[in-house]
Parts: sequence; structure tokens; C-alpha cells
Amino acid sequence: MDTEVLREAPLFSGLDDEAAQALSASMDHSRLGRGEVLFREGDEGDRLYVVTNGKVKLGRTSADGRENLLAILGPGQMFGELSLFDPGPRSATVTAVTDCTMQSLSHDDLGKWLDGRPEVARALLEQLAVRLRKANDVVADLVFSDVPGRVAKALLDLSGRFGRATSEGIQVNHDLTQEELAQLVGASRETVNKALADFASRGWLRLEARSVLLMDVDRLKRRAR
Amino acid sequence: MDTEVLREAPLFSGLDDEAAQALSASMDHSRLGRGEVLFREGDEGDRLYVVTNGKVKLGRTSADGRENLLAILGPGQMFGELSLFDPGPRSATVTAVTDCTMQSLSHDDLGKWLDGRPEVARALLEQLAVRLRKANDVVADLVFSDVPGRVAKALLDLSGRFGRATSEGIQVNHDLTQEELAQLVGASRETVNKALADFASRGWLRLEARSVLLMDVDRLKRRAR
DNA sequence: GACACACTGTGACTGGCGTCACTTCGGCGC
DNA sequence: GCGCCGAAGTGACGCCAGTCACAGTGTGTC
Repeated sequence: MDTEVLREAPLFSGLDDEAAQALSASMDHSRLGRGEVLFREGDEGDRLYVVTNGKVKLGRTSADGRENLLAILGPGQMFGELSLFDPGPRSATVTAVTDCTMQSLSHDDLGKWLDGRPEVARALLEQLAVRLRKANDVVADLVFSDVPGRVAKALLDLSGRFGRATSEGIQVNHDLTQEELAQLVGASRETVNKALADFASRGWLRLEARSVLLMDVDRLKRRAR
Repeated sequence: MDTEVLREAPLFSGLDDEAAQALSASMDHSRLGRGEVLFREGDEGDRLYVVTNGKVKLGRTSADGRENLLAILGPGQMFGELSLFDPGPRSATVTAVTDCTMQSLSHDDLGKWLDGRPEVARALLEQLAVRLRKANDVVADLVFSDVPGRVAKALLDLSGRFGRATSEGIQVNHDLTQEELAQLVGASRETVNKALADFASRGWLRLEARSVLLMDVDRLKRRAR
């Protein structure tokens, strides 16, 4: 089943079955329990990872110990590419948000694929471009939007990736605490909590343990911009 | 002389003279005067540009018309890669900060180089990785640092790229108005002005027209983090 | 069942910074 | 030299959101 997820991953797009099989075979497997750390900001390391199951968070810590999440990644998404092409220590800490499994590839092995297979290079370029565009969007949001707006946007983003339509609305099991959600939008836990409570009181969503039910996506979208 | 600048550009790193010559020959030239717009957010377009002379700014505009600068780019730096690998409209507006010249390459032409020359793909991957890391740093700064800290950081960044050591300190001819500097750090012009005035009153720098003289880089560095 | 501990919910207070409203400065055209 | 206009400098004021300080709530462990 892991190989099915891998076939969907952007890194594998454009590869035929045989090549995908070979690439997959050269990857190592690993497993993490909720809260466990895969590697930390500043560590050495140049492996590329693909999440096959569960969710991880990429975070950075400021000098005075506060934390900020760059992204929440789920099945099929990759991370660790930065240390591959811009050599240096890891730029973020990766922690499991749920129990999860992933597969990884060493710098050297990836290099062989890159040189022989232009489509792998293309896939990576595309992936980095998407990430860069997203990072720029985050910057714009931090500059232009207030906290409720950023919370709304984060919920919509999570719903697109982890949501499931039900009769009442979109059920989003994000597996994040409000503290983590706050770190993701760059705000304090209290402020995020108040924004969520406000949305709930307006009937736009219902709060549940580590998940939300989005009931009025249009209003949330309007609030997000 | 343009070709000299090009040889220094990351895109050309790893190419031998002959290949660099051929790549350069397939590029178009263009020229812009201060304040002129090359293309706007939302425009169609898939050319990759390299600045050969002068400076440009990449900016985005919010729904209510406020502006935010993603980067100031000088000779040797490239832009427009996003639309190449993540097809879609341009994600930022590019405006000349000074009179400037640049060369550009079409998507299709670049494609040929990518497939035949793994080193070009490598160079681009590296470039995107650097940009992505920087974008993540900007996000962290917006979350963790106050406006004076971000101003200090921006000045240090500009000094690294456009600074010239003199007997009194580092002369940085950034060519930006305080309004533009404010958009670059995501703050209001007034607040940036007050931060600069404060730094000047402490003797850390001296303000000049569209340039600054950095006199105490260490203190600025300490203030920046 | 009882306790511990992590997470959530909410109010009071405060400060950084955006907005507004000026004044001052400097370069450029006539 | 004079007026104009964009840029730079500066104070008053208000609000968003961070911090602090609790009070609930739920969940896992013994």
C-alpha cells in the first residue's frame, strides 16, 4: 500500500512502472510515533523524505524558544529537499503529528536519478516552484491579513488536503492542537482560540477534538481574503 | 560586458564557455527605465529573466491596493522561474528600481537545455532551493521579529549585495525610497522611518538619499536577531 | 474511580505599530 | 530664483493581538 501512495507522489510523476519500482526499491523506510522528532534544525543530513502515512510538521524555533510551523505534510508530500540542493544543515525540525511512516532517499542515490532522468529533475523543479509560491503567499498573508483571516485560510487549506465531505459540511481531521494551529498561522494560542470561537458562534464551523467541521465554506473564504 | 555578468549568474554555473555562449545567444535583451513595469501579477508569460544591469523589485498587491515587496534583485539574479515550472499567471509584478537591462529565455528554449544538460537543471534546483530557504527566513522574521529588527536585517542583506566598504563604513546605495523599504519589510513607511531615525541617533548608521552608510554593523546584527 | 496533565476557553491589561495629519526637505522645471 | 511635488521626518491616537492569569474539560494511567 505504501507503493500506491508513492506512485501518487509528485516525485514519481512521469516515471513508468518499472522506473517507479526501481526508485521505490532504493528507498529506506522509517516510522515515527506522535510527537517523535525525525531531525532537528541545525542537524546534518541530506536525505529526501516522502510521507507514506500520517502527518508531520516542519517547524523552526526562534532564539528565545518560540516555535513557528512552516507546513503540515501528509501522504505523498515530500520534505528535506532543501539540504539536497542548498547544502548545509537542516533548516527546520520535523516532528510527527500523528503516528506515521515514510520513505527516504539519499542525496547520492537521488543524484543518479537526476542525471539520467530529466523527468525526475522536472518533477523536483515543479515541486520546489509550488513550495516557493506557497511560501510567498504565506508572506503576503502575514503582511496583509489579520489573525482571524489567517486562521480561516489555514482551515481551508487543511480542508483541501485532509477534508472529507459529509452531510453537515466538510469534516477536517487535522490532528493539530490549537497551539500547533497557532504556530502554523504565526499567532498566539489564545488569539487563535478566540478566532475559532467567533467563527463557531457565527455558525461557520463546529469545533471538535483535533478536528473541525466546516459548515459555511463560502463565508470562511470571504473572511480569509 | 553583459556576457560577463551572465557568466557569473547561477544559471550559467557549471557550463563551459561554449555552452554559455550558446545559451547566451538564445536569449533576448530588454531594457527598462526607473519605475517602468516589466509585467504584472496575473499576466500571462513564461519567460525567465536575468538582470544584467540595475535593480528590479518583485512585488505583490493586496485586494485593497497595499503593496508588499518580495525581493530586490540586482545583476546576475534571475526571476520568473515560477511560471516556468508551476504553470499559471505571474505571481508578482516586476518593476525597475533603477534604469536596467536584462536578458530573457523562453520556456521552450529553456526546456531544451534542461533535458540535454543535467547541470542546468542542477543549477536551477539549487537556485530555487536558495530562494525557498530565504522565503522561509522571511516568514520566520515576520513572526518573530519586530519592525526595527526587520529593518536592520534588510539593511544588512542589502549591504551584502550592494554595499561598498569605505573608510567610514559600508556605503549601501540601495536606490530604494523609504516607502519601498517599508514594503520590503512589511511595515508602514512611518514606522520604518522612525526605526531608521533611531538607528541614526545611536550612531549605527547615517541616512542619505536612497542610500545609507552603515557605521556599526555589529550592533545592527545584534538588533536584527 | 481518582488523580494528573494536556488541552481548551475567556477575561483584563498592555504595547507595538498602523493610521492620520502635519511639517520640513530636496530636486527639478520654468 | 521661485514654485511644485515627491520624499522624509515626527507627534497624537487607537486598535489588534500578545501576555498573563485563571477556570473549565477531557483523556489516559494507576
